[in-house]
Amino acid sequence: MIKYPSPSRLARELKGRRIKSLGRRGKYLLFHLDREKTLVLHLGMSGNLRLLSAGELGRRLESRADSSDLQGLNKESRQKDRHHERIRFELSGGKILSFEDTRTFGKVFFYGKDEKPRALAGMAAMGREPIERGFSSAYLADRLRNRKAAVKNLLLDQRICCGVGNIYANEALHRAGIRPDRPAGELTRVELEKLARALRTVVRDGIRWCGTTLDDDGYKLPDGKRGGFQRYLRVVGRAGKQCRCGGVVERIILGGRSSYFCPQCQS
DNA sequence: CTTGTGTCCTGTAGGC
DNA sequence: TGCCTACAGGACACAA
Repeated sequence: MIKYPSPSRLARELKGRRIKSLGRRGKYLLFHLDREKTLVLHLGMSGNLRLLSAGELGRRLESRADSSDLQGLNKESRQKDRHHERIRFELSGGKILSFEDTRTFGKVFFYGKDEKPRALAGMAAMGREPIERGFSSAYLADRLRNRKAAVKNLLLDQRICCGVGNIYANEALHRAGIRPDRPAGELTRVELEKLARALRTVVRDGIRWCGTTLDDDGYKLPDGKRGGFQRYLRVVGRAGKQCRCGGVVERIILGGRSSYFCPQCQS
């Protein structure tokens, strides 16, 4: 998961450094350190950050020992409480910042002021944030003009609008009343206006409610609490159920990803 | 340049 | 019980 530099050099570089501030760019988490260095984490599909006290870490080790006593008896319950810790950052005051990630699609980078690792080309090429000023229907129109791909696939392209993933793309399209499979270049000015507004709303609310926790082993806050945006999902994970308009939510595959929409209120 | 597909990796759920 | 397939919060490389 450590893309740059090598794990041993990263460990050496981080030792004794101070975290001065935190930031975010799209789905990349930025730890601004002293001496103009930056640590970048990307959680991928299944990544989680946990902030643990030394005591919590100890208790966690005990429960791990307990579960391994089960040996072959109950494979399921042994796997359920695996933490999949991949990287452990030891902070001052005995706190632990643990990077857990079952599927290991998460990524870590570290670089200095005038350094631009190749591995971070993806971050450098990112488009605008839906919640930054300058993200408008005109911007979207410019990026989607003449594109024939399904609009939802282009919303997932971080070069066009960053920080939006499968959940928020589906939800924004529903709020905008646009089918996910519409060719992006065909959207009218009015639809682009609705879409820009819906993206802003969904990203803002997603942040306000601290993210989306779909199930127990999904995304969690660093203290282990669940996010809150799942309460406001209107189509994601609701195939076959009623839309608020009375229609029935459908699920289709676009670009290999599940896409949810209501054929009655999205066109 | 654009578009669609396969891939990385681990785990769960459901059908037979 | 095992074995199979499909699917899961992302983002690349690659071929056409």
